[in-house]
Amino acid sequence: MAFGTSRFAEQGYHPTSVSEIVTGLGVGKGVFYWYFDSKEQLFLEILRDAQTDLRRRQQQAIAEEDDPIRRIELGLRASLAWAEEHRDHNRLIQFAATEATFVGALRRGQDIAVADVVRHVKEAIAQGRIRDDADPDLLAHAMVGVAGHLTRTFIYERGEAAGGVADSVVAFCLRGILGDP
Amino acid sequence: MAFGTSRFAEQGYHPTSVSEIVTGLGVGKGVFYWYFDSKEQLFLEILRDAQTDLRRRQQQAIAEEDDPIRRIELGLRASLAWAEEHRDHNRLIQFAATEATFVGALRRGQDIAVADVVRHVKEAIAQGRIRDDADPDLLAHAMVGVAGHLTRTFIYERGEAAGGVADSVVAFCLRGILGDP
DNA sequence: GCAGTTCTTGACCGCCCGGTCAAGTGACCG
DNA sequence: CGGTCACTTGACCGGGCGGTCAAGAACTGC
Repeated sequence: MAFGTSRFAEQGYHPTSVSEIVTGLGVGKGVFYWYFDSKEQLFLEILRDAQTDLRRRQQQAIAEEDDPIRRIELGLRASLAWAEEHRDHNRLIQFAATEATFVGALRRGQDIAVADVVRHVKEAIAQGRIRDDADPDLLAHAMVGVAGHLTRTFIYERGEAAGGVADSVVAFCLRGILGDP
Repeated sequence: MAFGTSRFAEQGYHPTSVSEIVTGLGVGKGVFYWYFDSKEQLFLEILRDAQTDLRRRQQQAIAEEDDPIRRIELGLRASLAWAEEHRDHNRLIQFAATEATFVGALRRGQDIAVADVVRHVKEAIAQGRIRDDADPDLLAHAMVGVAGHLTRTFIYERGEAAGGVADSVVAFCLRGILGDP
């Protein structure tokens, strides 16, 4: 699965053939179809694992924090750190969003993560720390957008460290959800 | 080209065959290869046209405005409006970002648009309206991330109107670049 | 050492892909 | 009217695809 992940990430899902994966692994084709029903299923399994792993990382990061705003910050930082360590998985997540076959599976995982952020935003609104006319869902997705795009641009394309980028992401997002104007 | 765009957007680039495009159009395969060198070239041409069109729209929107912050706002609104009208093109842009063959061509266009935003941000910093320790490039990309993700989530997936979403995008982004905290 | 089960092999299958090209077709020009 | 040439056709090609399967190999429990 690790090898498949890297091939898919480097060349794309469709251009990567099952033959290529198995010969790269030095095994016969039968092995592949013994463990997976199809190429598609391999991809879905990789996707599910990636989402599970990211979520675990986020949960760990915020486990010991009660303040909702701090939880959002820690969640963002954890996501960027994970993304830095799992470029390949992240690319596949991005690809999955463009393919009708995979968007369903992708969104199921994505929704769970967003729901967490929404919860924190709502809590912060209840505490009067975010304007109460704000739409929690929208703010959550806006933050996801910032984190995703800055990860791709500054960490992947420009090779910057996740820590520094995370500082900027957090700063921008917190101004976005807390700011006055 | 319009038909190709819609097939690519609906089914994906690889799953769409040249045969499918020409039979859908009711013409022979020779016609396709008379006007295009390859399937790849068709895609690149679509991509280039889309980027050109989006940029024209942005330029028109900000042409008569001098204030840099207002220009950013109008640029964001124009982008969302364009995205609402050109879902297919936007999907292909998103896909192009995931395919090594196309990222080069994509980035060339993307960089130009970002450079515009960067210019406005720098101007706003010079006017003392944005903190002068801010990184213009980062702020510009953050806004692109917000606009792109909210477009996909709220306009494409949930079918909301571009106008309303644009209000939220602008509000979030302006807090993000102007806000105090 | 046998039987049964779990894994592994790679030749093979049918299919369809991107791309080619010989053979037109018909509008235009002298 | 004949010749030219921009365009169109669709059968065809080589190749590679996802997926199958008969034939083992390797391990188990007995």
